[in-house]
Amino acid sequence: MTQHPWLTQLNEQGYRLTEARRAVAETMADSGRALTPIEVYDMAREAYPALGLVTVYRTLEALEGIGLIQRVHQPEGCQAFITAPGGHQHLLLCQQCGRATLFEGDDLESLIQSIGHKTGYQIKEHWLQLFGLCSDCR
Amino acid sequence: MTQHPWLTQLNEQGYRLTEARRAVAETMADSGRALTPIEVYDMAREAYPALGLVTVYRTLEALEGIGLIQRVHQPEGCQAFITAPGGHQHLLLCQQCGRATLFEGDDLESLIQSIGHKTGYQIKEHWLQLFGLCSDCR
DNA sequence: ATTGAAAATGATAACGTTTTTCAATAACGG
DNA sequence: CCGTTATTGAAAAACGTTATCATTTTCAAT
Repeated sequence: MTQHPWLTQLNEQGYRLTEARRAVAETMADSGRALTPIEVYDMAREAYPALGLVTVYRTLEALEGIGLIQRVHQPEGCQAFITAPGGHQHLLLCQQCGRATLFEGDDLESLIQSIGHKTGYQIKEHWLQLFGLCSDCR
Repeated sequence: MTQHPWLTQLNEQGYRLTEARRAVAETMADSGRALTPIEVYDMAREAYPALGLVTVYRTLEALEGIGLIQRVHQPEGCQAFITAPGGHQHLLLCQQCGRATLFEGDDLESLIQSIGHKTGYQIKEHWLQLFGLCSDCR
């Protein structure tokens, strides 16, 4: 049986490998858009019907802690999660189809530094999300 | 009785002027930090004890619709609201004391335009929030 | 001032999501 | 294979938010 890299990472963090975690992890890893816990629950049960909703919540929490997924903030609600390859990234969401695209915010650093200087804040985290229409939907 | 400018705005939008709305509006207008509905409820009842929680939700919704307040997204939750003088603005939140500072994101426009070009998206909205320590707390 | 239609209110109940509890199960080092 | 310990899923509880509805209040028309 092939081992999904996310499971290896979970294992290295001290988590045991279970069917439930495999189902949740693979559902998240394979999805190109943000998913709510309930959506994950429904999708992951196709691979592992015995899965419980509570375990979905716990596994999402674990995956977020490791940095494999990140929370998505949207006007309608902020319960959704999406893959975060390489840690926290900036998101660009299509308002039509829900597709999520990740982008680099290199130029953001100087802006943030300037803001910190102007305001006197020591800035520790930043969080940028864009909304619009993807190339297919416009 | 002096009329708070927010109440005038509510009135112009077709809302009637009530004690409940006055209590909620003034609570929000006078707060320098983000408040959850429950916090607003507790604070506004000091001025108007008969206030109901449901009315808080409805009034916050109205104020958000007019653009006098905006929702604040934080790692711990996204239920809080804060004043938004001059419509939606960018937020800088102190992780220690909760103080909120608004800032201009002028330089952001070119970055966003560049992202849109690279990704093929037609970008319609953007959210930027920074977290850190304010000058008093660092 | 008085009136009356429509908006607004607050108490209660309903709702959906998230968390807690707990006995049973499964993982995995020894 | 065994025993410890993490993990699980079901059920219940807790939580925040929304819907319902009879009552009250606002405010424009008188």
